[in-house]
Amino acid sequence: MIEPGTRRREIDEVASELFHANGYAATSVRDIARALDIQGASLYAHVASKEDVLWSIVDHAATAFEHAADAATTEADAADPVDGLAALVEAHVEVITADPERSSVFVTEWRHLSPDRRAAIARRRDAYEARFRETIADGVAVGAFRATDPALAATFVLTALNGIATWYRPDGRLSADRIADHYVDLALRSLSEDHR
Amino acid sequence: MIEPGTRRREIDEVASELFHANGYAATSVRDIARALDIQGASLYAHVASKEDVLWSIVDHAATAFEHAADAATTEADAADPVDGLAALVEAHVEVITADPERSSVFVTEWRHLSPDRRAAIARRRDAYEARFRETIADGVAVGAFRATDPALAATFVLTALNGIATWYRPDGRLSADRIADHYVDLALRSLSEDHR
DNA sequence: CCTACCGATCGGTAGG
DNA sequence: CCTACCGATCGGTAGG
Repeated sequence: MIEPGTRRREIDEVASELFHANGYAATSVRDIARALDIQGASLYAHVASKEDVLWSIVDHAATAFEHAADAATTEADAADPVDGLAALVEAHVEVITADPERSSVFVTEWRHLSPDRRAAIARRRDAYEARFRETIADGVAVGAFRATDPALAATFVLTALNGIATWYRPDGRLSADRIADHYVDLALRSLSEDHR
Repeated sequence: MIEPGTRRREIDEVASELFHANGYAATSVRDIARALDIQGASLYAHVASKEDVLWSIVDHAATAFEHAADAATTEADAADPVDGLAALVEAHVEVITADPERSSVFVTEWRHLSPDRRAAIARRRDAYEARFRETIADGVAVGAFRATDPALAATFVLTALNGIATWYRPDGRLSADRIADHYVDLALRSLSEDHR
């Protein structure tokens, strides 16, 4: 972090849009600068490297998901895995729809980070996914969810949720709230005991 | 198509792996050539442009999905939307696990195609997604699926399926068949009428 | 399929 | 935040 001011946040915002639309590798430093009406080289008065911009976006997105899951877990009934999973799904959808560009960069572009940073994000993603996996396993254990593979089910649900980041439009047919409601329902039903 | 021989297929195969691992924009023509033990410029004896390689991969993947869905629909009970959706899901998973690299390039890299080709793929994707959407709508109409938004449910299921391309490993914990079975089950349950 | 080469663009630095 | 500039690499061509 070279400069914590408004300009630095504008860089992340503009870069999120460009990385989301065209991908990190296909976005040049000059593309970002042009969107801010400054010269390409001037961007380096604010950031040390192009990868630092990606890191800032990915790190903040990861933190947003983590904090939302913390809050969801705190508010949910700790004794009810169904309520717990519903809260995690709802929180995840809300983070995505609140900032789909940043979220989609987090989901799709983290492979372009340096090995160290990529490994750090991989660990945080694993820990985050474990919350879903363990909540599902708890639900299976108490008979609230049918017997299934918790890891695979967690992956099924999380990839469906992350897909929202690629297609969501704030002015689309469905509001963020309605998407969240539908996705909570689809996710819970996919794990429900009685099938047809 | 400049040359339809074995070398041309090797290029697609090697390029699929590289585009899958690093993305289209971050893969250079010389990266592809190096993997084939030839000079960068020599690649142009086989292809007219880097984008033509991407197009070949994406076009073949789209065709594979379309043909698999055709066969699935032919084999399924036309009067039973549940059987129809199960067949579509199973076929989709099988195409992905048969060639995860090509499938993931199809799912994630098509935005790097020229506007004309991108539009053509968008149309084919829409038509493909419509099969899922209409099968779900049929199931809702006959009471086999609960009343839901067919378009959103189709997106939920398809994004979960496409996620397989990003994490599947042939030597992983679960075989392709078991993944297909589980995903058919998860997808059907997500649309089931009776919830808990 | 090779060597030799092209103009354009890349991320980034120096010095103000 | 600017001008001027750097070496490296990009996709692609010419001519064999």
